[in-house]
Amino acid sequence: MQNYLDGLNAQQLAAVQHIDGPIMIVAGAGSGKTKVLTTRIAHLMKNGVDPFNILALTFTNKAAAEMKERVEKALGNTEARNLYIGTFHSVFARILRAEATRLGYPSNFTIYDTDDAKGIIRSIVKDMNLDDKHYKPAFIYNRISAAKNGLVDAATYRNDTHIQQEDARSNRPLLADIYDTYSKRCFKNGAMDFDDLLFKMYVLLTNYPEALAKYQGRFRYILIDEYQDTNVAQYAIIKMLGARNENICVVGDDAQSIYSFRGATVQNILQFQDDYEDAVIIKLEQNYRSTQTILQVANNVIGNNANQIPKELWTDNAEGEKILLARTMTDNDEGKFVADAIKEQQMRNHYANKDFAVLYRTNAQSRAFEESLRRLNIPYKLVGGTSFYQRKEVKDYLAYLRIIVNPQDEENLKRIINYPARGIGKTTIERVIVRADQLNTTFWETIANPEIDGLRSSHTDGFVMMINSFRTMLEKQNAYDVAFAVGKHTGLVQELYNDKTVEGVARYENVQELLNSIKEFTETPDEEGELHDKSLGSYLQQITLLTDADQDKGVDADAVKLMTIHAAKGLEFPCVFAVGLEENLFPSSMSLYDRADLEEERRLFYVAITRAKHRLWITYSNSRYRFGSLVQNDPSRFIKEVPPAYLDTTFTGTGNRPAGNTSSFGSMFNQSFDNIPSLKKLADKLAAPKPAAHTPSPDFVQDDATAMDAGMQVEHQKFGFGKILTVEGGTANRIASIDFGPAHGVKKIMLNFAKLRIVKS
DNA sequence: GAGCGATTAATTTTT
DNA sequence: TTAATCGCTC
Repeated sequence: MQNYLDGLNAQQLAAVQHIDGPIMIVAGAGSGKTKVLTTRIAHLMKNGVDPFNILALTFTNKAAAEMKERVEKALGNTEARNLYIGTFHSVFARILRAEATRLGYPSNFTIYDTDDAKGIIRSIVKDMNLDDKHYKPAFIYNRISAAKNGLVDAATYRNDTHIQQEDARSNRPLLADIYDTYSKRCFKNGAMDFDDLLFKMYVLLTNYPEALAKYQGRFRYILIDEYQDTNVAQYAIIKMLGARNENICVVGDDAQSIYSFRGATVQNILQFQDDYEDAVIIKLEQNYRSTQTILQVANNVIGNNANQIPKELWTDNAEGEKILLARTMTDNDEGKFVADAIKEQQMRNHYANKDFAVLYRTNAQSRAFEESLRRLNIPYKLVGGTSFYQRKEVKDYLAYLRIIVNPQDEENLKRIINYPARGIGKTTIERVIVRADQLNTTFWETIANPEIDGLRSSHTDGFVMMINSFRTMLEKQNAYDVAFAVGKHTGLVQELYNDKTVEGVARYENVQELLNSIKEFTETPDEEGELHDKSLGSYLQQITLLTDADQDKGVDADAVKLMTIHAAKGLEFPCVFAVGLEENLFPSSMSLYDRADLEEERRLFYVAITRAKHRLWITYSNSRYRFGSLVQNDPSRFIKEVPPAYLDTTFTGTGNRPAGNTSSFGSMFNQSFDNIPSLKKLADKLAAPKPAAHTPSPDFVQDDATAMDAGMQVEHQKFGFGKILTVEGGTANRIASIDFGPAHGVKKIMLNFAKLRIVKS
């Protein structure tokens, strides 16, 4: 085996070989950060540190998995399995599970995701007879989340004059009450939300010195990835855990801090030296990823931000291609431009599908790219977005599993007590809640305890018996066996199976997929030296902390990746498209009036740029659909921050140029595609109308679809002038055949969706 | 209590 | 445009 220290530059080597004492590694984009971290862990172990004493914290499960894999590789053995590597949330969840009883929680506590939490807040707001348009659940959730991440509990929140003034100013004086009720409700339900996993960990270490001592003794070497994204709670926890030995190694890049909306504070990285006076600071400034051009552009862009640790990234790599800037007319054109460009690059430079990434600001932007990629038969993979675990049918199923493990959990209990329908309606549920409150007990106790009378019925008794029968399975049977029984005996699977609509079939498949994943869980050997706990409780504990990005099914597949820039952090691709560079979108309209917010958007742009190894495209569109109506945006201010010398502006033509049809390769593909009639039909269905050389009249206004009829002359935004031949279909779904002349021929247009102007009726 | 149609609200980013 | 909630009817 090659020496694991080979191939490190001087700074990297210094960082790796530093063993004891605090160290901060300021690692610019593409400077080999993960390599340093993993090599450092290997080095610690080679120097006699017990892997059992090493804790490495990351932000994503993916990063944790990668780190573990690379350490194993560097070591060439399986010693790494005793390492404690994981996300903040999953590591703390595991510790809290072991220590739960100290804090009064069941060890099988439920973890609420954001939707669960918002649901509870919504019901509290309702109970308090407040207007949920003013007391918006999402807003309140963020407020509570921010409080917890700042280590402010409900009581402190109420007594903090500054916070109270703020809430009074926004006319939401009852937020403190809501926070208080919310916390109590979660506690009563035996549940923690994401922020509790940090907050309660802090409480545990603060209030229970023996717990603190135990984990300080265990974690003698602590490594933190993406330190710039830590919040106050994480900071405090790390500080406490590391206080005994101060063997803390943090790695981060202030220029890539993009999570302040979630409470992260760059302050943590900026003040590391103040916290640890003898801290060693090492800067990694050589970039191994990108071309000179890409790096210069990135440096220039980030230079517009005021607050940062001074550093200058440089590279030995080739100068590379210019950055390609492209302007299109619509969002669909943008999608098409990108798909065409990918096809063209594949032909010219033999890139594989997986060499491309399309990075956007918001998930909602993915659609146009999906359509155009599908149209050109380019495989793609959507990373992130609505999580599998957020789908209704999956949540329903999981709700059953959760209350079996933790029947205290009222929210999940209410969710499925009458699904599938079993005659326990709103009225019954209301009564039970009232009764439970009177008796100061839980919902479950109220229906399950035979001593409590007057509310139970054959319906509730049947339900309780069923749940209890599952509960008896918990000890002896693994997660899959229980889950399977649930699907069978609740009628859940049958219910979905009976639904033969397209959506119904998809739901059924999703539930099958869920069962498969549970099965996979029970059959995968445990890592990290943990006991072989294949129980349902163990499964549920980790499932909430997983996101789609972590499922990594097909992540390695040869497909173009579509994702938000946030999701792309830490990744790299030979070819990157940074799309939607428009004011109000990127930078987001939410961030335009605050300097700090704007700088965060700029860092986000910096992250997008620095994902690229060889080639980078920046695209923007004149107009795009939002809420189904067309909006116009100016080009993003960030575009002006790219020095013109590095830009290829061939595709930004002014005015009328049909921006979508930009490459000869692109149109060639369309033609060959169109020659296959069956495929063309499919493509027409899937894709938006192709852009063509028609420029809409300056006074183009979309006319009311119901006014259209046969014989009229109309103008289409893309196809130009035409004559309506026939109109078929009912009022809701009228389809017109319109002759657009030799250039486009006869098109069938759905009047509901088409943008048509009546020229002559 | 269940099912259907109508109204409305939402789009920033995620563990 | 879509998803989710509301309210009405059976």
